[in-house]
Amino acid sequence: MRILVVEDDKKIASFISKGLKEAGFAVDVANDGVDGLHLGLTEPYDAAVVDIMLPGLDGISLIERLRTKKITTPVIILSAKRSVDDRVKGLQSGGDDYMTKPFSFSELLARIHALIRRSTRESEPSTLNAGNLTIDLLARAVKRGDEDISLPSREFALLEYLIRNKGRIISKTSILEHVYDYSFDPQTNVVDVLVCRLRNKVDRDFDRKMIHTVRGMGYVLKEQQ
Amino acid sequence: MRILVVEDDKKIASFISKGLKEAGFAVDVANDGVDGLHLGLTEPYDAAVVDIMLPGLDGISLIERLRTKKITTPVIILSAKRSVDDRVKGLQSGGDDYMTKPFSFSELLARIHALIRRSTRESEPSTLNAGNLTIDLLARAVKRGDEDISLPSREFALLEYLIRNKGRIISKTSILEHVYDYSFDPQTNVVDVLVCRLRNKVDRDFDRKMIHTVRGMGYVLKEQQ
DNA sequence: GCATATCCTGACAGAACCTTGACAAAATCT
DNA sequence: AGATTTTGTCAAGGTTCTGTCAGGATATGC
Repeated sequence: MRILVVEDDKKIASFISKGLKEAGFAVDVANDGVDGLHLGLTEPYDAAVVDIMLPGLDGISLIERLRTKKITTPVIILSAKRSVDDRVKGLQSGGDDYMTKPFSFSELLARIHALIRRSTRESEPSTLNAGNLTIDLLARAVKRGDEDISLPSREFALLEYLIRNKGRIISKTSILEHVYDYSFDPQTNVVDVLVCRLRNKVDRDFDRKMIHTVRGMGYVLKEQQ
Repeated sequence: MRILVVEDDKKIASFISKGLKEAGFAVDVANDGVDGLHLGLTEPYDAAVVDIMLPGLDGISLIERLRTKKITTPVIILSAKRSVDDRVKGLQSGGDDYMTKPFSFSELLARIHALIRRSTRESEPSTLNAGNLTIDLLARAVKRGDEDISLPSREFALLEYLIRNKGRIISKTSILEHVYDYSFDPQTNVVDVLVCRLRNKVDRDFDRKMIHTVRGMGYVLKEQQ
């Protein structure tokens, strides 16, 4: 676990750094904002502790720059100000937690642990994908490339089933079983219509078609081509 | 564990004091602000419960004086006023939590435990955010961008729940459980109405909508877009 | 090339679902 | 205590889903 500490006060910096090392972290210290930004952009950290008041580049700007570069390392902001307004400003710039000086080291440690726990838990998203198609089971969101696709629940269920079985041919009967919970033939062409509707949203506007029909057998979702 | 109680109403003071003693704390009671300050400055407490309306020295000033003397003992503020303004004032003066009278003793006890736990080890952040939305759990304040948003408690509770579960779909049933403490179906559309009201305040005046409905499933709060 | 089975797709209507304004009771503030 | 805000209920109205059907398109076997 690597942690970046950006703090210009040498005493505080070494106090934090020592404590974190004792707790088993690998710690890098930057004494001003510019160094901090450079390290943050080039090295992979699990968390960062950033003072607001810094020479060169202040903490808020530092975090904003990291975020615009898509670096989502959780950041704890250190500040002498404890007003609600400052807290809000810090968090809106992309900070994940806010601590006011003076602080107890044990609290800092607890918060770092909490943040790391949270960010690792959140970064195991329950998503499935096939080719450039991604579906997020939790948010029920579908993406193809950069396009957001919104699907009604039946169509989503079908797509999920197809992706889970990508490359395999799926018969209409098993679609009825898994997507409709039917164990009998509804005597209508529900499934055909459903597939058609899903295609309109997932395949129509793209050159590479993913849903293929296998005459007499069913349907396949193919990853390539 | 030693706790300081500063409260001029003798009945309330002894009510709190007895309860805390039964819960295993060592309790000192001060009946006015000056006594309270003196005790707070000279004895080491693990937490303090301070009434706002006090003869001599009011609660806010008391806390401020403690803080300027670098005494960081967590303080719970007792007050008759439940407005957001008063909360914020109390918390900005250095209070750690805020309770309005009348209160249940069990709640006070729970909060004291939480505070002590927070100040010693594990800590929950007092602010949450998603996108440009920030909520301060203690001050009960909400901001979107630069806009201050004031929310009634039900709506605040819903927003908090949504933010804690951002990106995840929340069913109406779980909203009922977590925001209403209902474990049954109220047979009405309370939740729908609540969501509608929250949207009017959080999403209406903004282009980027954050609260999305997932037909047949529930609602999601999305950070981007 | 033709007949046939299979599949696609647009239209429609009922159902399910969601939104929102109004109202009254309850809670809260002054 | 009186004014204001919050909250639950209800009903009307709108939107979105989804199953059904029917005509057209496409593949397959002969």
